[in-house]
Amino acid sequence: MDAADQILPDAPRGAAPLTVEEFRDRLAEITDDLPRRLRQCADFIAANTDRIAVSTVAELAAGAEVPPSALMRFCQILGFSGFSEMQKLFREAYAPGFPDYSTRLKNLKNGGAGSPSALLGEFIEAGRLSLEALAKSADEAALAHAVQVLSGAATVHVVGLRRAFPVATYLAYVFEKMSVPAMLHDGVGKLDHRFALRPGDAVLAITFAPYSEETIALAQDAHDRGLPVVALTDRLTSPLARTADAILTVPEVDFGAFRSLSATIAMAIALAVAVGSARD
Amino acid sequence: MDAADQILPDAPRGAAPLTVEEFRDRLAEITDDLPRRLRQCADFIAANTDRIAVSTVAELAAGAEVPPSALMRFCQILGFSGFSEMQKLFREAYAPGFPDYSTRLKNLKNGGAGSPSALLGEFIEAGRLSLEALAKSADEAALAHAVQVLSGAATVHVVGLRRAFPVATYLAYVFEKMSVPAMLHDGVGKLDHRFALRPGDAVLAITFAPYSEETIALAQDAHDRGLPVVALTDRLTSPLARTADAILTVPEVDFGAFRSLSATIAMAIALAVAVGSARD
DNA sequence: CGAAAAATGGAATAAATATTCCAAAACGCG
DNA sequence: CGCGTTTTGGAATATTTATTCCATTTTTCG
Repeated sequence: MDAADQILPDAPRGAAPLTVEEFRDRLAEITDDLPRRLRQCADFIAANTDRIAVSTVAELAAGAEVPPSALMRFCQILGFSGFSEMQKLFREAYAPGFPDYSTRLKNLKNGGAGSPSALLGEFIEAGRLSLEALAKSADEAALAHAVQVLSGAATVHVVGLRRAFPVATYLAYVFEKMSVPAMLHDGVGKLDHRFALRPGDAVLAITFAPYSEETIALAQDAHDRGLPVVALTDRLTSPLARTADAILTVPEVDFGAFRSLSATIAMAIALAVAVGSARD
Repeated sequence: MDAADQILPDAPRGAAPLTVEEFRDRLAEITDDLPRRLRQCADFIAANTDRIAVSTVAELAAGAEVPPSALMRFCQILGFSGFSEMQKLFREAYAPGFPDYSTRLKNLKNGGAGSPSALLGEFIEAGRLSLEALAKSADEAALAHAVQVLSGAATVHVVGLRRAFPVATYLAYVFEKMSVPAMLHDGVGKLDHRFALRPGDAVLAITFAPYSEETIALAQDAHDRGLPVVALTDRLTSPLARTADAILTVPEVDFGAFRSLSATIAMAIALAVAVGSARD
């Protein structure tokens, strides 16, 4: 036949991934049936996707322990015209958005620290960063487990003091609206209401460094009595980790001395609403 | 004299910054006394530091609106041998957060309608949208005015109930930390503590539709007695508008029945911190 | 105003980097 | 085992990108 029939079998032209996500899908899709050297490329690229934007063909090839030409072929198999086109995707996808945080903080201290609008801008930014970090780091399995634990409880005891108190009150509000039996431990009058914990109940404890004595004590107490404890805290190394059956961490960005709470509240509402729905 | 005396005055060799921190310091240090074109380079680089790792000389030069040679000179003034050496610093420090935020968010949301992760994704998005809307719509004059009113108060009375209560408690916390005399009106025991309003005090009232009777009543009472009222609410047509001396509105995006509160809290902290600073 | 110094822009060159090509090796299959 | 096919490595080439150099312009200062 004529030239038109000489179709290249495994290099579909015009099928180059347009987003990082498409790229990953395509990579996963082809990795399995690839000859040895190209497989090495695929594995290395999958493990080092983030370095594509800032590396040369030679560097990546060396990392994957293949000659540069193998890496070129690999790019073409993915649908790109060559390495440069592939790199372009990652260079453009890298949308910074955040000129790093510590620098801005310094600028603010030096500059017009007094201006309320500047402060507002910083707190907005801290909130945004917190939410983005939460999106990236959220542990879906831990969340699902926490929902399961709380859904089975007769009454949910919510405890969080000082800076965590706003979160606790909001949780109490949402639980009430969703008809979930819940009790807010607010420490009013130094009454600890510890006797209120009944078999079948569960505790939702919220605390961040520096951790509140009272919150940890209540969680410990519940744990000792065999009640399940869900912790909403800042680190896996939090003192709640020992007593908790499910632990949810939220990466919260502080600005100055104050926590934005955005991420914590997002997590709290999601948890409460999920529990509310699960109980129906 | 001989060749050794021909020292280049403003290109200190071997003084290249070794970290991003050092780079920024050096940049800030020299920016002020730089001729026009080099100043343009400095300004553009300062604002786009994060793009250095993934750009070419030509791209950056175009961005700064200078010829490539000007940018080369700029690199050398900073102490680098050339652009490549400078870029190397940023390529090594380069650590993008993969998987990127929007991809990850999509994944969370696709976790099955009603699943906890999907809910979390929605609340994160609602929070982020709220913050962005606030960044765009914030009324600087109103904020500055509110700060001024509260700074002059002997005691700040914070009132906010139901869904606004978390914000009120957080404000009380921040005021306490900043040594601003403040009183939280929490409605415990249906005691309204109205008598606590003294001449020279001010009220900070927080409420959203559907507005709380008690909050509006307290604001009205204060207004009738000639005390200044600052309102943190959702619309300019809020019932607080009549009684308030300063009115701050926050555009909050709901998901389902629940408010994300991110924007409200950002505004609240900014207000509280600004007031705290102003009183010193 | 005029001379000296500094700064600038662009063209020329050097270096790095990507890409192609093809001969050699490995593989699959009758 | 031997023939056709696929895969591989590296050398050759093309392209992009960085860097230097110098004639021209602008600024500085006596």
